[in-house]
Amino acid sequence: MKFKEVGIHPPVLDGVDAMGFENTTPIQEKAIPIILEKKDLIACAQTGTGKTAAFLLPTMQQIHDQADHGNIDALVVVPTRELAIQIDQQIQGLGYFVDISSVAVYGGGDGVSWEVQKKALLKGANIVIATPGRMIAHLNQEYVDLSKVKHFILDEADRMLDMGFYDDLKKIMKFIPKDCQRLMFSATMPPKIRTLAKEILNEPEEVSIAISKPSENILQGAFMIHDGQKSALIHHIFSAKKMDSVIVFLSRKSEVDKIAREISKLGVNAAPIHSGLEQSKRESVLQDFINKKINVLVATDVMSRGIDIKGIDMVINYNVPGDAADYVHRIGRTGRADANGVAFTFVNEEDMYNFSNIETLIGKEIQKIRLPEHIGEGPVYNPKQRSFKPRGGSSGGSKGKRRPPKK
DNA sequence: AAAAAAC
Repeated sequence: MKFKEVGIHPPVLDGVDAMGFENTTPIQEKAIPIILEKKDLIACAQTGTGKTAAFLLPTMQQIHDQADHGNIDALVVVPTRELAIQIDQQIQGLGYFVDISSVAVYGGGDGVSWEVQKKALLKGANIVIATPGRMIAHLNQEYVDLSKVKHFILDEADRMLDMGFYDDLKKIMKFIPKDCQRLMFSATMPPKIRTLAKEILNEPEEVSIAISKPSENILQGAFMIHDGQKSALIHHIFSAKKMDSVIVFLSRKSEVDKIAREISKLGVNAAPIHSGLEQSKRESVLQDFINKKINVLVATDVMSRGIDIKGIDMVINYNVPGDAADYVHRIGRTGRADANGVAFTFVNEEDMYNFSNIETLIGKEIQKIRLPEHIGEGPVYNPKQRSFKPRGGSSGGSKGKRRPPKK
């Protein structure tokens, strides 16, 4: 469908044209008319499906049509700082022909960034995109007026709950007027999310787009491999072919640093990114990766959700994410829009159980690839292998050993 | 099981 047909008109439509979007994605086709009707909405969709534009376009259009400036009209809450920045940038692009201001409100910056945010909040930026902690910090200073907010959007709702943002979320929502339109986006729809939706939404419409299915454009493969063989395989992969843009995911920050150094030693332009770095470093690394000045981004799951970068050739899971849904998010960084992508996953003995859960979630077997001969034999795939090693002794284990607390 | 997020 065309954006015109779902109710988007100039000047918002001009921004859509300028960005080169021609047809709506399924989530946009379903969600935009509902949002324009000012209804509450719960939508099940991953990023890469055009989700952000699905809520930004109708929200910007409503703000423009009410022509009521000088207030904070919309509040978008997201789980990570980089996502806040990215959505802010998308507003700059999509809203180029609309007189709408926006500000990304997130922590980690210097005193200047606090002041910039404070100023924009005081002035009443039309759309505020915030991470929870920093939003609350500003609200505590009592100069932010959210009483005119007409659109509240909760993005990556499942991740927000995973990260323990429930209380923060409720705190923020206390400042939002009752009659405000509320939209909730989530990649998955577990009972916890349903409960939250019941709690914060008012007779919501529901839209669901084929979930937890990675794009067909992504060629997925897995290597059964011992930890000691992983370096050799990384070496093999990066020497086989020159790649412009690769993300290597690991679960631990310390491992991310280590592997980034290791890959750099191969003569590849690699850099780590995780929450342990200074925010300015995070932003410059990400920018360099977007500009292809850095070719390999070694990352924790801070990068696994929402981040939309064009032209990523390959995703490597150096380990298997513990949560199967995270696998779908990680590999979803490649194969975006109509591009093709490759996703390799390294599976060691302890990862096998989690890996089989991933295959169950996505409903298909991921092709097992033989290790190159010079690396040797990896472990044999055993889907029942649990992700923890049974510790010596009986199954009841440590409980019996625990001493009663003194006092 | 770790990660993320406020000074």
